[in-house]
Amino acid sequence: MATLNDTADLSFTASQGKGQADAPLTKPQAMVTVDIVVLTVQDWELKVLLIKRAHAPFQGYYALPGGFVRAEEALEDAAFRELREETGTEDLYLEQLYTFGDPGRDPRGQVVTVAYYALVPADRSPLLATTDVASAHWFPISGLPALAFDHARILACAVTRLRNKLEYTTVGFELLPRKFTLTALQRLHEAILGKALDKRNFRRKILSLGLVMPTKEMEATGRKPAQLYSFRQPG
Amino acid sequence: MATLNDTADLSFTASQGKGQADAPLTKPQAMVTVDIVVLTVQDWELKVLLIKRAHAPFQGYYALPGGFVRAEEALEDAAFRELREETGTEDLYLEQLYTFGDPGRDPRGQVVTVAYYALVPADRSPLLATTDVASAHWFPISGLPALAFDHARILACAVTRLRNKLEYTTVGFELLPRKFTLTALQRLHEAILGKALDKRNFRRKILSLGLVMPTKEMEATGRKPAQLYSFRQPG
DNA sequence: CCAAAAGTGTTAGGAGTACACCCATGG
DNA sequence: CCATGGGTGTACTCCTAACACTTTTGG
Repeated sequence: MATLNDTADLSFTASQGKGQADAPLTKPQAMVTVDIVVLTVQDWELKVLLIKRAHAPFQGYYALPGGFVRAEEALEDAAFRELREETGTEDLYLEQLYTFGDPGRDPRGQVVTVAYYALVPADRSPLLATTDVASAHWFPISGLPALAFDHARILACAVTRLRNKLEYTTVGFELLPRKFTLTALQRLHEAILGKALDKRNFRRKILSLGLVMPTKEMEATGRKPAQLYSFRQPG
Repeated sequence: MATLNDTADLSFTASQGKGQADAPLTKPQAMVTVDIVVLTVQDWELKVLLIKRAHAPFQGYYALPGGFVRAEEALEDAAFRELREETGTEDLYLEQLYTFGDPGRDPRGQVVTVAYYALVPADRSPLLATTDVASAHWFPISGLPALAFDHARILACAVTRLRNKLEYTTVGFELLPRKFTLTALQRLHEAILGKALDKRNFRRKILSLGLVMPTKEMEATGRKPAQLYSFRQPG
């Protein structure tokens, strides 16, 4: 079942323009937020970035980073902006996940949240813990505190999506440093899928995909030096 | 232009993270709509239900059925409500697709739309054309008119999703009558995927899945009568 | 009896899975 | 020299894909 390509086909173009005298909309409005499930792998465990809420509602609870979409701001731009505010970088894999809008999910009123998930390479995630957001911490997804709002559901949705995409795309690569050993890649997959994989089968499969190439470097940390690989750039 | 009324001033706070005094956000409200890509198969062609717009903007253009999410209404409820309004039934497969919120996608202002897609069984789709919405018509996916807003993009997104899900789920069943021949099922798959399939391989695969069972009826319309199948109910 | 669609098996290649040992190095 | 993780091959099964003829009926 290993199909490689997955990129969403957004090839059609929208017919633009034609806005004439606009009937001003006196229509129901809601608040729109983005929430971001920031995931990484540390110590071969899948972890999520959570922030302790300083204010009501759910004061003291942990929550996913997120915030309101500003006027005239694209959803994805809002997600990247929040990502930068909470993690200090925008240079991360980001993908829209699902949109949640059940009444009652936020006690302050009708809040529709567009959930995204982001992947932080393992070698960069320690940096994020030291950003200005003092109350942000990584939590292993097994072993979570109680979460604010419906964030537990959103998080579960993200983990499921990641597991599924791992099997037919190359998202896993977004969680590793630029150079990595095949064992590291395998540990990553095992951490996300939550099960052990056969070493020989895994290596054969990865190599047969032709997406990685050996570098000239070896990793000397272990006993026997391990070959470092990098992702073959498109082109 | 976009006269966003700001009646409800709830003075929200921007951050869920910074533990300091929060600058109240300007106007964190937007309009939220649902748009529904209603798909069916007629004459072994994948078709979509479009509605001719009676008012600006995009007056006279065809658009996906959709409308505003009401106060205190769940997104999915709004989608089902629109579905009933435009098609006369709610008893259809419905799945959230993606959320679009680019600034400028609606000339009237900031409108975030949560797109859904719905599947109408082939034997029920003719009924829908006769509902009260006189301007609603089925259009083959190849051979579309110019669409309002960014609806072409939303539609493309739905078709891609359907094609992908066809390969690893049973969504295809949602487009067929309760009893159907294997040839009909194959034609359906061919219509959606846009390519021919081998008859023997297709039948073997479908039967091996164990999801369908032969009924006691035959379809007499063709030359040689064909076995009618139905979906095996869970349990 | 002919046109039209229904139905049916075999083979070859590729992918996944299960499984056990030797190798290079640091301490 | 030994503990640790790196690295390798084979056999079996299963799924996929290619491929052609016979059967049943209506007209």
